[in-house]
Amino acid sequence: MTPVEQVNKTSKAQPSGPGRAPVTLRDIASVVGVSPSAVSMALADHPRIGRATKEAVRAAARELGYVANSAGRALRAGRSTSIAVVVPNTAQHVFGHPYFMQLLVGVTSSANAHDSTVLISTNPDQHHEVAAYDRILRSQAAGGAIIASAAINDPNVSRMVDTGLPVVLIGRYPHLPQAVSVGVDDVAGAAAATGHLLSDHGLRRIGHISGPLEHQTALDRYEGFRAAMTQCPEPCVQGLAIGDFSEQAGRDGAAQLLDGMSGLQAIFAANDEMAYGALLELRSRGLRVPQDVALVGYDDFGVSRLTTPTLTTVRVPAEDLGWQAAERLFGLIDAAAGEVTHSVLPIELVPRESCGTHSVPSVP
Amino acid sequence: MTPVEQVNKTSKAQPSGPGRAPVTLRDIASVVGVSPSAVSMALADHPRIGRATKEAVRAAARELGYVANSAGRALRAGRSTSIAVVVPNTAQHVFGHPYFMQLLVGVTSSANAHDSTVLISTNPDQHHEVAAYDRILRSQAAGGAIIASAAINDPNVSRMVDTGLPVVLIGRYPHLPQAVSVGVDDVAGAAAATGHLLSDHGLRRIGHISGPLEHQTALDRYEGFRAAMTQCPEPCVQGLAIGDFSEQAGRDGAAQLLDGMSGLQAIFAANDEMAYGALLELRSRGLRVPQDVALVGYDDFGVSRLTTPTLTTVRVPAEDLGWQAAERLFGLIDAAAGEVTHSVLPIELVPRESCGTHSVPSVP
DNA sequence: GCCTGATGCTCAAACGTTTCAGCACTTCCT
DNA sequence: AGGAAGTGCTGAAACGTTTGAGCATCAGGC
Repeated sequence: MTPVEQVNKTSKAQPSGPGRAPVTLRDIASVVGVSPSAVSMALADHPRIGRATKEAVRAAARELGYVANSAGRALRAGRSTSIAVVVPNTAQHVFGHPYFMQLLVGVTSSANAHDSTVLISTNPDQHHEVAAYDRILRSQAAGGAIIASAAINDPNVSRMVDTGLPVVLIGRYPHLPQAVSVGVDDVAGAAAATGHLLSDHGLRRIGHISGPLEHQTALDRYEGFRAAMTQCPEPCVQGLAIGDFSEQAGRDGAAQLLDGMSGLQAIFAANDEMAYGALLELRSRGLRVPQDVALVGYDDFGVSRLTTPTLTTVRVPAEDLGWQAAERLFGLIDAAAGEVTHSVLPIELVPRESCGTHSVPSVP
Repeated sequence: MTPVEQVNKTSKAQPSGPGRAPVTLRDIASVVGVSPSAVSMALADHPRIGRATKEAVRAAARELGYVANSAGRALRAGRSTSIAVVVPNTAQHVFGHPYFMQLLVGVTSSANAHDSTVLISTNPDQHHEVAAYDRILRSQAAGGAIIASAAINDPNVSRMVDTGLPVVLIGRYPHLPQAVSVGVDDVAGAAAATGHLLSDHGLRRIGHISGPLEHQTALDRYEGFRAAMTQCPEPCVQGLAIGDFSEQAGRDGAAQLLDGMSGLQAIFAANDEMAYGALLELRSRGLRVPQDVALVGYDDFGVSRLTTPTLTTVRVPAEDLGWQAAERLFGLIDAAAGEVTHSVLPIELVPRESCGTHSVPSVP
């Protein structure tokens, strides 16, 4: 029907169709019969613009499908409306987990609610990493950043906090008291998981496979395990194997615990991936889970539901984390100088088959 | 040296530290002693700028840590350097899969290489969906978009293609011949999986649990299955149960096939999630996999590695898909009028335990 | 000596937005 | 009547970038 001239010198009005020029303030202004400034102020609900004009402007804007040009707005404002989500490559073990996706879903819903957009920087390549997120922030493409990293003393993290740009960290960063962070109560989560084995299943000889202790997450989960064990009124025996959150580390850790502790009754792994590794090791030694050795994981990002037996685990509310972090970030951006806070979200124990036979949804 | 008065009134020179003003072309210009235009042209390697000036400018830019303001550049250019990744909520089953993360990794590496950034729009909420990605594109925050959707006739998809904005679709869209797409050869993948059951394991009575047939992906996988079955020289019996890619649909589909086909020897599910559901159903009926019924899934996004037995599946190269789609998109953006092409990436059969005992990496 | 062409830069304008000062007009108060 | 205050808008400027036109300067060819 309508000839498509693309850049179009000939046709005048193009109500719709491919290649039509974007609607600007000027377009609305000429429709309504006021200046672009008035349109801008009307849309911002400025008190000095008359009611009638505001309504006319809003109607025209809706009619024409006006959406403010983000570049123009950002340039004028001196900062972008976008927020960046940075995943430094130190969080490699995060890739392949639904964790990050859940985080993103949370962040994007908050961003949608704030009429903002989400820019992401995942950096699989070590070499380009600094350049990539650095470029995003230095180019002022984002008005703030959410950093999903796990390593303590990651130099990137403190550098970013130091830039003065609004930044929210995901996780606990006790050594960065000046930073705003949103994390989960891993100590309580690990204590709940361990307490479940102790109290509900009456087990007393429990080994823990921890993550790398440069990660606060790994430290906290170990701390929760230790606290629960030492607070048990009856005599307990605890063991520790240090892993790196990988399946292989789970196998190795389980082997180490089995060889080192006589009468091992349960293994609490610091994440589901390692619990799965431990499961494989136990199975290869002919040990049954949970009859011979009970098993508990951590994260509940999808792995734990699929194994046989299904894994008892501790759910980390990733989507909530992302949402909270984004909300916090928008608060920082708006207030320019928000108070420094460290939010800690609660966790939830998810009992499944691998710790014993109670409360297991049975297969029909 | 040069006093930076900008935001703070007290301190004079801040070579570094929080709150320092961003470096602009003007800053470099005043250091080098030329006009901002000359700096811009020098950095763009314009032939009319002298060698000496170029070198001085580049040195100063490096020294000051100059990064072009993205808003300024986008405003001037009339389009952003970012690309958007849109995940319409029709692709719900994608959430929670590492698929999307892998896709993102591929897209971001390409974007890094092109000095671009990635904007993402995941829209868990039906109501805000149109508004969210619409806003991104209408605000010209992105110079192009990659759409990861699955449903045929998703109105969003054709609308986006019609905007005239450079768009690359992920998946096969035979009904949108004017659109650029990057997909996988699902027909060949499904045929390979089915052929594996037929030729390598000698099975002849095979049921397929398909996805919803509004999805091209589901159609293609069914088509591959059918083709392989009918091309088999010996007499075969095929069955079909239509599912929706969910675990429950896998259970239901398996039940339907088991009840409907006597002597069922194998089930080929259109994704791993449904294969897992089928596994649960088989197990609850006391049937062993693979001894009584062989099982094959599709996707290899993580599920298949974890089940017991591990699932034979077909690997979808998600990271590659993302990378290719981004490369294609940058091609479109640069060329302004690239040719319409439909790339199809090859797939790979991943034999594991659930189809039989050959070539299984045994547990040590 | 003058034209031609090349070289190396500057200037101005423009992208779309927001904001601030200011103008014109009305209304109210004394 | 005359000033003050309020109302509703306009015009200009600015954010940082890119680019085409234009202005010098200089080398070489006749």
